[in-house]
Amino acid sequence: MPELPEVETARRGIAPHVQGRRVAAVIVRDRRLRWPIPPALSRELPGQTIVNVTRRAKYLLFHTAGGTLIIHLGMSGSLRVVPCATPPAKWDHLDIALDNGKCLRLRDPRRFGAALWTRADPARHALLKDLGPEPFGPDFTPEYLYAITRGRKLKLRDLLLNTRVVAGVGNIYANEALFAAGLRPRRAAGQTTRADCARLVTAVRETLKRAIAAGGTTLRDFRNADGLPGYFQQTLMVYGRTGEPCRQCGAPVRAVRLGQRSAFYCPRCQR
DNA sequence: CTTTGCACCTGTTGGC
DNA sequence: TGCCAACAGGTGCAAA
Repeated sequence: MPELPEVETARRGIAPHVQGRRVAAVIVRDRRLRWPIPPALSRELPGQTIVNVTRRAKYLLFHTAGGTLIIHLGMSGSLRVVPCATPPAKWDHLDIALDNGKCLRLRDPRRFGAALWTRADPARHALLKDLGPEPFGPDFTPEYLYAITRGRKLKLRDLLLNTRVVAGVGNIYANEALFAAGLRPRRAAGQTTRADCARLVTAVRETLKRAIAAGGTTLRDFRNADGLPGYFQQTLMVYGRTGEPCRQCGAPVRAVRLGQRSAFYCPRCQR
């Protein structure tokens, strides 16, 4: 479920429910996430008021005066706001109980996600300090991308997945952005022109923007807490469409294995 | 320094 | 229908 657009959608859905609320309790049912949920979270978060919720890459940051709750949804995580009395499901590992009888509930079957606590500036946290520019930020420019790719042999798909290059682009949108830019996933990053980089920057931004807009349609239903997977599926141009006709030219979409994950492209529209 | 591959864990899917 | 292997939206880290 969580790529950047979903994380952003989750942030927008959750923020109104938690902003300005005091944390009444922290309930840890299973601390075995990617890193164990730290005892300091249970000690220091209760009593704090959540000032606001921001996002950096795919990390959600819940800011309080005493510190910051950092949540990552990993591969299978999801967040919901439910009445505290709602019986937890099997994979509901963490509740942040609020002062209004509701709680922020983290579910994560694969447990690749994380819930951490830091008292310092979260931007300097080990997991965040080396992240590259936000896709929508002012530093993610064609010139930046051109400069950072000179002399590099890694493939464009892997370039976009590299969080030091650009923060928060996952496999789906890396592939979709490359389609939008007309560039093949296996192209060496160093073999791009300024024009290629310009198209890629625009493609990444537009692709993510459209996905967030599509996620926005689920925002209204957020309170219903229904599972809402696959809402942007109909707009995917290449991802998961092996053998199906390219929506632009009709040529069959190809899949290749890059590393351990699949890449998809149209052999005619992408060079 | 750059690139590659593994590891973490569990649910779902597709082929036989 | 049942079983098993392959695969899945992430990413830090070790090794090459």
